Amino acid sequence: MNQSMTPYHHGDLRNCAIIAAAELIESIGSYDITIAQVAKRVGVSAPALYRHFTDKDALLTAVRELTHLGIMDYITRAQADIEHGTLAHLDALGSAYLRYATDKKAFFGLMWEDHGDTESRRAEARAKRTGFQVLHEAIELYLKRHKPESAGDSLKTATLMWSTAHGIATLQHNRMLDTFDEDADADTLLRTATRAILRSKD
Amino acid sequence: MNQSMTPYHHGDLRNCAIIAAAELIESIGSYDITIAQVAKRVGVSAPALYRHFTDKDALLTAVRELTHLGIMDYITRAQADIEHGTLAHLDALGSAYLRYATDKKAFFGLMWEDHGDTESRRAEARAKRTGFQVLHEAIELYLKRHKPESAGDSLKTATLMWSTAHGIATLQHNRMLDTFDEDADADTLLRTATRAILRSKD
DNA sequence: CAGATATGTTAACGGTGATAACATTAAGTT
DNA sequence: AACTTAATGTTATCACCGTTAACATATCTG
Repeated sequence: MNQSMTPYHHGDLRNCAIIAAAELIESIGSYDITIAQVAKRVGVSAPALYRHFTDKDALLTAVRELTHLGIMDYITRAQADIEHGTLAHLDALGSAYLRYATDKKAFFGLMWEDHGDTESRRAEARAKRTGFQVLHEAIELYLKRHKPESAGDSLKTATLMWSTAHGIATLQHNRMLDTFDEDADADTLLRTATRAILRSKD
Repeated sequence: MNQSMTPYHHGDLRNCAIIAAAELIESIGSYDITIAQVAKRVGVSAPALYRHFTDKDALLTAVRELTHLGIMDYITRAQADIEHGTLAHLDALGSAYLRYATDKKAFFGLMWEDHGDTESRRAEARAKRTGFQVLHEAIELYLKRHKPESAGDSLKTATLMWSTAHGIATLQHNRMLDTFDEDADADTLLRTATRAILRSKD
């Protein structure tokens, strides 16, 4: 190695680029970043990144995997001290989803942005243990305990609760949720919806 | 006017540019369009558009107003032959929303894209008669007829139903809705949610 | 030690949003 | 009708972007 302090080869450029991109996204609050910005942050020339990512989308896709870890972290933390399968558990899961959407605004947006790679994203979502699966299991438990006769609907119920949480989160993300009702509160709305959906089987 | 068939001044460039942009968006199925593409379509140089729009966002904002007209058209058509304030009416409104999201995919995406101009968008949404207001009135009517004691919650209920419809529409828009439940159907989910929300006041 | 391979570099290309400087037409004033 | 002015086009140009090509250097393998 020469007198230069930075070696010619970076050593872990791929991972560092992903992290740098994520940091950049977080710091500017938007996933509208630039290859050059990421390269500069890592201290490398822009084309160097193309040795590790086929294009910009591939880099953003890698960052998106981090966002899934991030939301799972929120979820794991939220249900840490709560008995699973209770109504409080479902509230905590929904609340974590909403909180991630507002806390990590740019990541939440990136997460669901349509990058055309829908198939790979769907496959990935199914393969890993995702937030949805946690929700599904919680609902399954709840229904078995409180409404055994409709436990078979747990998948549909989970999809519906996900949709509702996602809608509330998305509208709040776009600052549209309180457009018509100034007092609209994301958490309150979701709790109302959760109870309505769970009670609808009576 | 010379022998040239096209006059130097266009005459209605602003409106034509908006329409051209909308057509372009529809034809390529994405709102990721270019000033140059729009200009070419209208038969004008790219910088000419900057006489009528401060920047690209301003043009897209103008197109977004068209999308609001478009969804109102879907809604108006959907409720034409239906008695207002009935459950069927609410189903029709929700269905129209979902149909617009899938029929006019690119417009639906543009409609809710965060362009930073949130304040103007909120103000605009409140000023005009929007889909939300139609929904709100329908719910108000329904509640007065079927549950007069909870008619005061009509605004909250409307916000919640909007959120749910929006969540389902958005997930379907990203092709994520049937990721976990292959048989998930947007309309069915929304009808289930609608009934759950309306019954929750019993 | 000698390729071969992996991973960096700078140079360059086409396309993008946007501005500047200039040209032409339309509108208003007398 | 003629002159002035404002509106609305044009081409030339800029900085920046994603990406590729051509080349340089470090590491790996036999």
